[in-house]
Amino acid sequence: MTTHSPPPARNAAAERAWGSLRQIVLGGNERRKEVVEALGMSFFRVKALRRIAREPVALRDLADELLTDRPYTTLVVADLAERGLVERTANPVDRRSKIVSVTAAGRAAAERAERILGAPPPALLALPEEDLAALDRITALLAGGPPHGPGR
Amino acid sequence: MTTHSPPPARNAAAERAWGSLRQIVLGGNERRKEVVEALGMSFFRVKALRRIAREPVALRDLADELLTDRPYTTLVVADLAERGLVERTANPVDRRSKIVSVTAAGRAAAERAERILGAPPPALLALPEEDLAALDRITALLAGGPPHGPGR
DNA sequence: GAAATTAATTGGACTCGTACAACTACTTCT
DNA sequence: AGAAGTAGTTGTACGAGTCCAATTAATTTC
Repeated sequence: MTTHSPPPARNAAAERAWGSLRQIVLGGNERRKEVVEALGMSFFRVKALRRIAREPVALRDLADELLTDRPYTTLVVADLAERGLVERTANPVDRRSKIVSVTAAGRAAAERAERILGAPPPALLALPEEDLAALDRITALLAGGPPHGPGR
Repeated sequence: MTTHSPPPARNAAAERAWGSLRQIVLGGNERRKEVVEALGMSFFRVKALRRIAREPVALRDLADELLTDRPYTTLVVADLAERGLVERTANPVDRRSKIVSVTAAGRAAAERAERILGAPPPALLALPEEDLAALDRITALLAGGPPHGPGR
């Protein structure tokens, strides 16, 4: 197999770009705290809520996607349920499993979080029209490539 | 003052791009675990070490930059010192404060972390030449704009 | 020179998330 | 039907970070 050696200029550009990307997203990252304060729960729970709001999930799959174990997922979901943000319903096809879905209040909270996290930083809005368009196109390409999780 | 209403098309593009940016950096984010495993310490400590390696700091400033308090910073630095990665020396101009700096071993460890974290994802390397160049240029613009902390 | 400030440290209580072990209810395999 | 496996739950132990109070040594202020 011809694994031709990596062109040095490309690598340099890619590394520089990657460094910038990390700084942009992780640098002024303090939106996490903002969301945590706004919703009054840990960021981990916000993450769980957002996932559930996207589409109902079995508890087991939720645990997998959150990269945590089933016991803790039970606890987190129970907490969200006590807050009236999610509810668990029995899965008709397999009565062992429970499907977790958002309530109206939960959807509202998730959208609130999404609004805070999804607000683009000022520097992005200040970008020249054509640069913004190019960035939009290229990042869509990058984000589209590797799908988040295995399709289930 | 004429705060003209935000052009809707721009905002849409910016929000979409911001979403993609977050997904690119945070989505395949599991390099954190890789670094943690490679260096045998928490990501927080890695972050502290990388900061110290960049330039010697007074403990107080280190605490500020890590967004944590002085007591915990003392503990973390003590741990890094026990590992032989950093050392504290008295500040000649103010003998209350201590300057924390890396040892040779600490620098090597920090560079190892940097190498892991700084490796661009495959999708980035697979980008067409001109797109990569454009991304490099635009992200540099974005990252350069807002400096992280007040210069101190 | 005495009083108020500041840097670092020590120590405590507390929250959050991870990792296991054990149990119940349900399902699937043979 | 019985055995084995799976989903969710309960409970326990632990590490990591945050928060707050108090102490010591050095500095600055009056």
